[in-house]
Amino acid sequence: MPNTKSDSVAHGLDQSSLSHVLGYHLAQADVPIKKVFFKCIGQPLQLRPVEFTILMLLNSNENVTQKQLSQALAVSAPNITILLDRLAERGLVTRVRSETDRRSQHVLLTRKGAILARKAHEVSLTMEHEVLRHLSDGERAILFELLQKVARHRRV
Amino acid sequence: MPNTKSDSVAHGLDQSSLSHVLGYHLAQADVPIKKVFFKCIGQPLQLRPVEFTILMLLNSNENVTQKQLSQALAVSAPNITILLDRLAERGLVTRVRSETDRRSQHVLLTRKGAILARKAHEVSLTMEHEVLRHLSDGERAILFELLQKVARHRRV
DNA sequence: TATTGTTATACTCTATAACTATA
DNA sequence: TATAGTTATAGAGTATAACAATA
Repeated sequence: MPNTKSDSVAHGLDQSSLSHVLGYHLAQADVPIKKVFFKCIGQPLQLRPVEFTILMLLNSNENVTQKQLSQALAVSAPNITILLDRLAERGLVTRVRSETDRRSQHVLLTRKGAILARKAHEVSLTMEHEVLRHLSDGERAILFELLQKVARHRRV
Repeated sequence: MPNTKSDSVAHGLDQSSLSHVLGYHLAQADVPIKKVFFKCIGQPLQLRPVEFTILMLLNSNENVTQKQLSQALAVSAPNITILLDRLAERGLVTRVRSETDRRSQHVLLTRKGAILARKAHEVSLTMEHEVLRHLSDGERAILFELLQKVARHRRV
């Protein structure tokens, strides 16, 4: 443990009032993660985190409706519309009205979108090595499991 | 393990393309956390997450400069200025120019700010029980330690 | 009457550059 | 010349309500 003085000190500030706050630690961990994402995927492939996530979900799911995306990502319906508009303008996705329920639309990857999605997925695999290189395999597994346990706790 | 079908399924979508992406799991875990924060602190005390964090840091540190806050929270200097302007308008903080380096300013809690900070801290302790009630004490400790390990990895 | 998706609006957050005052 | 902080501006994200089409 390099921080012999106190684990609650960082950037010269005592963080003891925040040491019990999970949201704070999530935000702190998110800083390097966003940085690495931007360098590896955001910048080179011109994808924001949400856009990357949408491509990944479309990549491994068929017949995805906007409603499903909205719920899975906790993004409001108007927001999903705007996000998909932008991806559609770039020729990455198309929307097809459902035959069984003509209110809803199925979102599909175009060929171009599928190629970008596969590329992004490849990069994401190596990106994670960079982010997590200070954790052992066991630690990574535990971290992921505990985060999912917190997330699963979502109502709705 | 309750999820016998597959750990990569949620909201009816296969998430296997994202199961290795730490940023995705952080974002998913952040959803219930933000919700609980808003209910317990954001709404009743009229504090955003960053504002809460600033109050906590000022609560346990003296002679904090805006530069330190900017670095610790990874928030840009202009952003810190605006955040502190708002807190100052509400009479929660004051800024005192440093005697030793007249470029920098020390940020202090007012009496009113200190009272709100103490209240927020109290609420945050009970709030965490709600967020983490599905984790054992050991799991909480491990989760916090691993998140800090990821966060500590920040350069700058 | 409820639901899916869209439009419109407004508000917040963030990033950047240009500026000041100090060092 | 570099740093701490401010101002100004534009871009991106988000939340809300009102609306259209369908169930």
